[in-house]
Amino acid sequence: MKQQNRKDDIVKAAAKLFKKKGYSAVTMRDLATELGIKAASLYNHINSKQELLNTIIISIAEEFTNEMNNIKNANTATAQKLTDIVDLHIKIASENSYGMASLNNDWMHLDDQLEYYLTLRNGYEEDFRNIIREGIKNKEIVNENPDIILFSLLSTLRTIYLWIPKKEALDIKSLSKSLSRILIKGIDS
Amino acid sequence: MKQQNRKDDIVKAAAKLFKKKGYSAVTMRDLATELGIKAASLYNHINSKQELLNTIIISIAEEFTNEMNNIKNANTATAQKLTDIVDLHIKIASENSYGMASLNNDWMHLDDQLEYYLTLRNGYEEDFRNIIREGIKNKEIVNENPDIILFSLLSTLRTIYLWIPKKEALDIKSLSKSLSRILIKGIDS
DNA sequence: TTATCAAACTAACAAGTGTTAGTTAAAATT
DNA sequence: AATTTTAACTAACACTTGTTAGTTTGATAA
Repeated sequence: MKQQNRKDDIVKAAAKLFKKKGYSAVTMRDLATELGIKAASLYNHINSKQELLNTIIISIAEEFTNEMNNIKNANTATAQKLTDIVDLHIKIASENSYGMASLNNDWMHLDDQLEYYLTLRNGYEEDFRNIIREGIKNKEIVNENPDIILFSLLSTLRTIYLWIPKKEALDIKSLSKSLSRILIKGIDS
Repeated sequence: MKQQNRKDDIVKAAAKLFKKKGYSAVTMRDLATELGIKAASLYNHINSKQELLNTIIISIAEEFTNEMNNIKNANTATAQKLTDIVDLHIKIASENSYGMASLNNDWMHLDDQLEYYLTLRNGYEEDFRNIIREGIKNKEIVNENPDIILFSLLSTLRTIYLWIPKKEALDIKSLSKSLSRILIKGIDS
């Protein structure tokens, strides 16, 4: 294990800045300043700015894909799968709030890995859609357009990272419970 | 009315490119190319790149604020206010899908107008929160944390612009109906 | 002690950035 | 017909960008 620690520092700092200003607006000099070094020094540890974005986004995308595989293959009811998905999003958003910002907002600035990323994303959405379809079929889910349901759920789940840091008071477990209830049971009483 | 038409063309083209790549990644040469002219020619009509972002974002933010004032002051039940808000977001997202992208993703690149924008946004969220609180108080809405309800609703509503262009098949009216039902009544059956 | 190595540095480059100045050609107005 | 206006142009600017080359420093290993 050579300079893995320092590289991790850089990736983490990059993700933090990318969340704040977006990939394109962050310069290598910004990033270096954040770490207390000069821009050129970064290149002792990384190969390019692009590599930073790739690392940040692809690792999260693969995590989503892997966990979704577990969820969809589990022998559980649709309702359970849905709360598992909510928990998955909450977990990743709380552990990697910075990375989620890049995933959501800067994926289009991937180059080599763009196609691979889109494959992962499409696969994830398709798995999610199938779970919803299954739920509609066996009457666990209301008979609305699956695309609208998917869009509504994913919009909220993908944006959790924006809200978690603000609500430190709110522990993960009760957030998970509340959010699952709101998304599934609605908000009317 | 001098060169208003041409300026509108530029603002519109800018919003389109900003949606695709984000404010920072769009160069004035990109924008000029999109319009079939040279970068310097843009400055016959606009004062700066920054002005484009200001124009795009502030006009939408003010529209949200104005409409929210109508909704909150109307003498209607909470349920009606909520569907009015859903319709407002659908309307703006469908009329100005490009601008919504800047509002969501590039507001932090505002300079002069950043503070004003944040005032508008905070006001909007506070009004929304109060409507939810009111609904909880008179038992129209389930007694969950109003911040979580607000976050969940707003996440979906703010992201509508990403999905509307794909779903041309889906007319606005039925989208409005489905989405209101899903957000308020939930998805279980 | 000497050699190695991680990790910083200075200096520089080629390309790209937003923007200004001054000019031109055609259309609209007088 | 003469003048003004609109909207494009070329050329250039000062600055910023990601990145490379080569060097220095201090700690660790031989």
